[in-house]
Amino acid sequence: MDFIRTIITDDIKNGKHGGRVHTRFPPEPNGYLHIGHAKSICLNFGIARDFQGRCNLRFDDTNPSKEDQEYIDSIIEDVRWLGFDWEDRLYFASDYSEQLYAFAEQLIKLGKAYVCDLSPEEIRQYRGTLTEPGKDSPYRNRPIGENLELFHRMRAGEFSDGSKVLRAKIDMASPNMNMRDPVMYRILSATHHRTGDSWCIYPMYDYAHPVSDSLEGITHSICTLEFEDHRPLYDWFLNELDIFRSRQIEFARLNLTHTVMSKRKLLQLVQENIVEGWDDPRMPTIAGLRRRGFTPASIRDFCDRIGVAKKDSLVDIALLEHCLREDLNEHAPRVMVILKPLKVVIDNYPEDQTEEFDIPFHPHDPGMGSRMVPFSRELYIELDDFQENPIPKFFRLSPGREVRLRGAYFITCTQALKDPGTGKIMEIHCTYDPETRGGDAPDSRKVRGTLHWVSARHALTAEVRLYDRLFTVENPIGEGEQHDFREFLNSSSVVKLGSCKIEPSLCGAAPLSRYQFERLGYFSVDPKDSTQDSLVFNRIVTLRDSWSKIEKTLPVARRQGVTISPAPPAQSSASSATARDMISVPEISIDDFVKLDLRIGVVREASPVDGSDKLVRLTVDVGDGRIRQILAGIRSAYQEPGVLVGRKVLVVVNLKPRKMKFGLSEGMILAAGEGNTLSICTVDEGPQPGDKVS
RNA sequence: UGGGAUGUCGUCUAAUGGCAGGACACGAGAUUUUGGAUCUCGUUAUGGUGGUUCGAAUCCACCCGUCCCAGCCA
Repeated sequence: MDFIRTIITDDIKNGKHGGRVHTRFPPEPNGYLHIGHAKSICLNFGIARDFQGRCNLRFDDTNPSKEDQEYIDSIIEDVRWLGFDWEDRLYFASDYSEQLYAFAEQLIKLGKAYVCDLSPEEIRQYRGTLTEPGKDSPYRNRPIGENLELFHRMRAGEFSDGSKVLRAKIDMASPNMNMRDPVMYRILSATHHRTGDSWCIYPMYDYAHPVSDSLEGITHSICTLEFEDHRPLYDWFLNELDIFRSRQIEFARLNLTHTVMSKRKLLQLVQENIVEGWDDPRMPTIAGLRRRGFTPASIRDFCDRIGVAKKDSLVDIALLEHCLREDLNEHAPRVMVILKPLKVVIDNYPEDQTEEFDIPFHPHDPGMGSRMVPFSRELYIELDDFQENPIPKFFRLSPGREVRLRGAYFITCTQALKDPGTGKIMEIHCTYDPETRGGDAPDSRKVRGTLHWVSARHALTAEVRLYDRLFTVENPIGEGEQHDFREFLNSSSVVKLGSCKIEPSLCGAAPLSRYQFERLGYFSVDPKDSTQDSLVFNRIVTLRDSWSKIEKTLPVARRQGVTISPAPPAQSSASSATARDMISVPEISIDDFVKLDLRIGVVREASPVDGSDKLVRLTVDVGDGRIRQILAGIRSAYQEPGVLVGRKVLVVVNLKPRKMKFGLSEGMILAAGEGNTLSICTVDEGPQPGDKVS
C-alpha cells in the first residue's frame, strides 16, 4: 500500500469525515493529457474505487488566456478511454466564480486581503528574494471599505488589465515565497471559453483550488510535489474562511525514460513539426498512445506497478512495454505479415495449385478461433530471414538449409538468384516436403527455424509504420544545461514501409484493432490514415527479441557475413593495435560512443592479481590529480605486467567504478585482439596524461 | 547563501526497532510449430560518518547528493 492510501486508511480508522473519501482529478484545459496524468487519474479514481468513495473530474479553468474547449473535449475523451467514470460529477472551477468572489469579499472584510496597485514589476521587486525578506506594499493597509469598493470596481471592469490585483495579507517576510502576500485575483479582459465575457477578473490557482476542493467536499486533494510549498497557503485560505478543510497530499510526478513529459516541450514538438500532432503515435500523450494501439488496461497496470511515493523518479519505459506485451500477448490474434518481402518459389509445388491451412489465431487460446490461410507456389518471406552466408547462430533460411513455414510445410533452399549488377538477392528457390503438411515431420526430424510467410498471389499490400523511442537517451532534459532536448531525438523513431504483404484475413480490419504479426510485434490499424482498401498499421511494440541480443554480441564483420583478411600492421602512431584487432568490437552507436571520456594515462604500477589468473592490477595517472586503480583482464598477454610501467595507455575515465572481488576498478584501458595476441593500445609520444582522446 | 522535500538492487517500489522482499531490466538453463510465450535458477541495494540499542534501512547528530520555490501560470 502506498503512503497516500496509508494516510486515508488512518483517516477512516479515526472517523475523519465520517469515513467518507472523495478525491478529484483537476486538469487545466490548456493541453493534452499524457501518461503522467494517467498516473494521477489512476491514483485519484483508484483511491475512490478502493475506499468506496467518489472522484470528481474538475477542470481548473481559471486562466482564459491559455485554455480552450478543444482541450476540454480531449481530456474528457482520454479519461473515459482510460476506463474511469465520474458519473454526474463533471465540474469547472469557473462554475464557482460567484462563490469565489463572495469568499474573497469575506477575506477583505476580515482584513485578510487588500487591493494592491503595484505593477507586476513592482510586485516582483517588493517580494524580495529567496534569501532576503520582501517589504510591505504601500497599499497593504488600505481601509477595508476602500478595498471592498475597489474590488467591486475591479469586477465591474473599471480598471485596465494589470493595473490592480487582490492580494492575501499574510507575511512579506515569510521564508516561503508563496506566503508573501500572494495574488488572489488579477484583471484579465479575455473571453473565457465557458463564462464568455461575464468576468474580467479571474482567481489564481492558489486561491481557487482550495476553495473549489472545499466546495466539493474533497477529503483528500492529491497533487504533485511542486505544490508542497503551496500547502501552507492552501491551509491558510481554508482556515481564514473557516470552510470545509480538504487535505492536500503531494506525490512525485511520473518521469519516463526516452521521452519528455512537460506540456511546454510536448507543445514544442507539435509546433515545430517534429511530430505529426498531439496524437502522433510517438507522443507520450494519451491520444498518441491510443492511436499507437496501446490498451487502456496496460496503462492502468503500469500505473499500478510504478507505485506512488515522494521521491523523484525516472521510470524505465521498458516497464510500460512489458505491461503492454503482457496484455497483448494474451489478447491479440496472431496473423502473418511480411514487412520486407523476399520472393520464394517452391519449384516442386504445382504451378496452378492452391491450398488452405487452418491456423489458430492464438497458440494457447483455442477460444480465439482460427482462420484459413492460402498457400501457393510463390510466397513472400521476410528478407531478414534469409542469409546467403549465415552468420553463427543464425538458424533461419540459407542455401541447403531446411526450415518450417509456420503451419504449412518444411522447405529447403536450393538456390538464391542475385542481381548480377548489385549482388542483391532477388528471389530464392526452394523445394518442399509434402510429408510435412501442417508443419510436422512424420519422421520427427527437427528444424531450427520457423518462418512466417504470405502467399504472393493472395497477399494484400499495406503500409506499416515502425515506431521506436522518440529519444536516444534515457533523460533528454537531464544531459546538462548546455544541451537542448531536441539534440537527442531518435532519427529513426518512425520508419514507414509502403509495400508490406499481409495475409488476406486482415482485409477490412477495424480501426484500432490489434494483432500480433508473428515474430515481429504487435500492430494496430491506424484510425486516421487507413481507408477501406488500403490499411495502415502502426507498430505498438516489438516482441521481446532475444535474437537481436545475440546479434549485438557478434562482431560487426561476422554479423555482416564478411570474411576478414589479415590486415597489415596499422601505421597510426596513436595505437599499436592493428585494424584487424579493432574490427571485432561489438557495435554501439555513435551516440553511445561520444559519451566515452577517453584520456591518456601513464601506468605507474602493474602487478598480477593474487588469486586471479586473468587480472592485472594497474595504477594509472590520468592527469586528474589522483592515481586510479584499474583491474584489467589482460594477464594472458602480460605474464609480466611490469613491462607496462611507464607506458602511456588509453583509459575510459567516466565509468562508474566497478566493485570487483579483488578491489575497486576505476576505469578501463583500451586493448585489442584476442587470446594471447591481445595487446594494450599505447601511445608513444606527444600526448600527456589527462589529454582528451578524440 | 533562505525555505520546503527526498536519498534502499541498473530502474521502480516494500520492509513503520527484529531474516532487506517484490516487479522490471540483466544473465543462465529447460521447453517451444513465433529466436514469441511459458517454466526454473541466478547476480546486484539501505548516500557517508558517528551515536543510542541485545538488535538500526528505520531513532539521534553531523556531513554529502538530488529535486522544488522569487508568474498578475497551473
